[in-house]
Amino acid sequence: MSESWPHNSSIHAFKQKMPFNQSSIYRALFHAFSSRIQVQREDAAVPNLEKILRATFRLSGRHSFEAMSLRDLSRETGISMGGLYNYIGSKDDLADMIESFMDVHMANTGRQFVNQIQDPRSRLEMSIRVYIYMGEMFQPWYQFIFMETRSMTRRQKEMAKGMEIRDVNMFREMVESGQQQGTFDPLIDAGMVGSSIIAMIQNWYLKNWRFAKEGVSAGDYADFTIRAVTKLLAR
Amino acid sequence: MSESWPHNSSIHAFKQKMPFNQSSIYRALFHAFSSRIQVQREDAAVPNLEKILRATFRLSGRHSFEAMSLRDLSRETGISMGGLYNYIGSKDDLADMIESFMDVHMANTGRQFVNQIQDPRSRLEMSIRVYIYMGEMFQPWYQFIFMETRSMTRRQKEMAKGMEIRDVNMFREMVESGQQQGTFDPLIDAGMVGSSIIAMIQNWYLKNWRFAKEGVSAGDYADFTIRAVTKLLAR
DNA sequence: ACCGACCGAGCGAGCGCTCGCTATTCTATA
DNA sequence: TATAGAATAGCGAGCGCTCGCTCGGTCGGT
Repeated sequence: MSESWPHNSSIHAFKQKMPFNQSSIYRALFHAFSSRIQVQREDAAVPNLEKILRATFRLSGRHSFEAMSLRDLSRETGISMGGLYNYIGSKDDLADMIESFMDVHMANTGRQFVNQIQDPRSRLEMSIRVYIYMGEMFQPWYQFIFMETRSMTRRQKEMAKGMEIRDVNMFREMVESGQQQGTFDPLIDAGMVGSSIIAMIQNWYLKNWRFAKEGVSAGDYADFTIRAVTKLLAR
Repeated sequence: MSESWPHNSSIHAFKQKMPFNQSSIYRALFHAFSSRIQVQREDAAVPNLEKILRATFRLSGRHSFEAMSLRDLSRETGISMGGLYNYIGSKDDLADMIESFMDVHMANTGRQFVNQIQDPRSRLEMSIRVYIYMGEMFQPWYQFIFMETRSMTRRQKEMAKGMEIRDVNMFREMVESGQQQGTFDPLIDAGMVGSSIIAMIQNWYLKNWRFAKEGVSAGDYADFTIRAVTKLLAR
């Protein structure tokens, strides 16, 4: 267990290498949006942002973002209506912060884990694992994007679709490069494989209630998914 | 093309065997809920129910069911506020009609297509195809259940979870019976396979915008999914 | 004494839903 | 077959309420 990622492929080892975790992400969020946020004192802003976002995920998960009123959010955070508006420009703006942060920071972070790996098979397998582990760590964030963006403005919907298309294409290209190299079966449709991998990753963070009930961990799920993709692509 | 389902496995052949289709389903819906619906004349009720449900799917898809107001629905259907309330008891009741109908009628219909088949492999493959084709035919219904039930009452949420668990278990049992018979690899976790098949089926009706853009048909998608599952379960 | 952070009553708009009413269709009798 | 009366279907302004959001004011640290 003293080995480190990527040789140790556990989620514990993975978390050591992440630039931020479930707690420190709120500090990163504050710096990313400090120009939009009226409160400038970091020691006041970061704990309140954490309260606001955690409550947003909790209340959105219970019903939906649209069904969550700012009075609910005020009650849940202990911050007054006026206080909330020192952190957000509008209710839409709160959703936009979540989505934009994921779009810029999360996507790049995931890619950095694999962009120095050359071998297509290792690259593909590690990408699947990294995406599942990120889905585990930031489950409320990913679920929020999946479930809520479609109710939002056209711009926000397009952003979410763009993220998904980028991810599907990333996996498609990995499959194609493995096919060109002769490692993978060239008769399999690489686009369909990419799409299916995304479906499996989304399945992890959307159906966590079912996996928790059956005692399946993120590591188990990653192992299974990698195995299924490997068998599918075997020559 | 003169062959019929199941020897002809096209969605066209499948539709011939379905007890109702995208249009006639509203008549079935009317009879299923005629005790709750105040309007008793079928020739008046069925077209209005069709208008109401089609508009509900359209408006819910554009934003969400919660974001859809009954004034929106009134405008979209051309039926007045009072008129709508001759068909539904409340806004919640409208969602409940959709969910309850799917729970009872759709699930049984799907099962009837395969319950006389003995061979585990054929049974599994045909089930996957039937579920994908049903997802294609009734895409708005399935998408509605997936996206909207979580915002509803506890009862409605539990109903949706129950439907999903039943489906996962159905596929799990098919895999297990193939493993006991020696057809499938006994080392693969049957529950995980069931869960993944459901994820693939849901992926079809949730991401139809992406498949339409790439020209992938329901038949193509079923072929791919069956092939992936076959490879995964091969000894 | 000042200033940035926080508070919460109050605004107009829009919500789900109701109810007194009209319009349409069916039924019974001539 | 024509028509009066009953029954059913459809209408929409208005009710009580909650929504997102504002703004004049309070508070505590420097």
